[in-house]
Amino acid sequence: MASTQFQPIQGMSDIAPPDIALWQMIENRAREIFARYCFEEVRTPVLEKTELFSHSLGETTEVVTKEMYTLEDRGGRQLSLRPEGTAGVIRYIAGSGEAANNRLFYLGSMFRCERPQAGRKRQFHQIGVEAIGAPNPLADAEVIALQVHLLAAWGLEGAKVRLNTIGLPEDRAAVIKGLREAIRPHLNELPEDAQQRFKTNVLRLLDSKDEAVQKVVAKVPPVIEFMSAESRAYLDAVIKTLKQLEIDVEVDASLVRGLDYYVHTVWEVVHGSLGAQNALSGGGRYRIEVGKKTFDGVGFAMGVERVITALEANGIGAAQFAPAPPVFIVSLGEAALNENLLLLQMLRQRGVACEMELSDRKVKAQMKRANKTGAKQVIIRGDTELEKGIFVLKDMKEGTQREVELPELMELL
RNA sequence: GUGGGUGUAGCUCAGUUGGUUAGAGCGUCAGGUUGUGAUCCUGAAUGUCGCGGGUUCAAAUCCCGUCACUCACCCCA
Repeated sequence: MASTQFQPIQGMSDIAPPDIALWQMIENRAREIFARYCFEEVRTPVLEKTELFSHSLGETTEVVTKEMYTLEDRGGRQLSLRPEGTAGVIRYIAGSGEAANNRLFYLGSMFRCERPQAGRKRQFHQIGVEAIGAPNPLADAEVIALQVHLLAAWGLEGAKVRLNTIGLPEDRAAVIKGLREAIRPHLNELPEDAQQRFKTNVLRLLDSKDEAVQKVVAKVPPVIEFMSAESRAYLDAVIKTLKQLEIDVEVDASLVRGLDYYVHTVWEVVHGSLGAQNALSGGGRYRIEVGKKTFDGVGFAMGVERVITALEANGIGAAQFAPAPPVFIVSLGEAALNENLLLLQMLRQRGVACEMELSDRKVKAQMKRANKTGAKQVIIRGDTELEKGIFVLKDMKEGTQREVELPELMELL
């Protein structure tokens, strides 16, 4: 029934078997790799004060102005479901002082109330890291290395890292001014909405998809030209270190980021399979103020749904990570059912995954169910076997079966 | 927020210029004798044709609205 009454709300989905196996693989391997880079997990609340996000992401960013799920609690406080993970982690660190590890990772749901499309859900999942510390090109390169390592651990091929700098906050005015001056002569070549953005957010013109805009942007010098020597040297150092580490990146002067907290290095990982939302990850160095404290750090967030799309395009799917099929126990008669219940428990305690039919159904029905679970081995024990103290062990693939005693059964499973 | 496409059984879809009890494949369930699955054979069940309204003697089919899915813009992971 195509009824809406059992569907989750728009832009949100149930993640369930068999697909869940791929999610688990992604999370498990991420944990392994994070451990090697000495990042530890943090789980922050999904609900935070709205101002935490508006301050750190920027009051005027689209995410804050249009996309947050915001609500008022009974005390009249403005709260929002987190649209990203960094702000909450920084708040945690700010509150923990010296005690907090400055290398943290997180994974969990994020919420943005946008129109869903390919690679964009309203509840989506991110895996991210934050390495807190003063700006240091080596730290940026290390985090990019971690990210590339992670992609490899998942078996993902064909991903590209695009890298750029957006410079220091002090550079920003110069960049905007320089960009405006460079574009102004071509202003009449731009469509109307782009002319609007020329005033409100010139940087955004750089990564516009509009052909007319791209034509103009191609004539404009790269943004680093407008930046201080310090900013340029920082980017060069990051690039040099990545080269040493033999990590392939593509420096792309048109890459910009939407959140206000970014400084210096920014990057994204793109993959051809993704449709219009072609970035499966976004990262960068940032500077965030929480209360009177300022935090410098570098990190990234990967969209798990997008990673999955890319993996599937690589032929990597949930089926490859499905749990091993259980052993199935078939009973006949009440006495055998009870005895088999004990057997079931014993096997489970020995580490064997197994399942059995708990109601008194026909052998045929039980076998059918065993087959459906994918069981390779089936133990059949009815009253006859019970009397003889044996078990019938059937190999489902071969279709053969033989009688065994308990010690041998244990041996075989 | 704006625009395009789609919405028929659990799933994938057919349904001709509006015309009688709406179909297929897969899946499900039951049989093919006594305690054996998958294969094979036989049979069965299942649809407010997304929802609401309108046009018509007659609507799954045409019109309007609405909801949802999907893709794109925008923005972002």
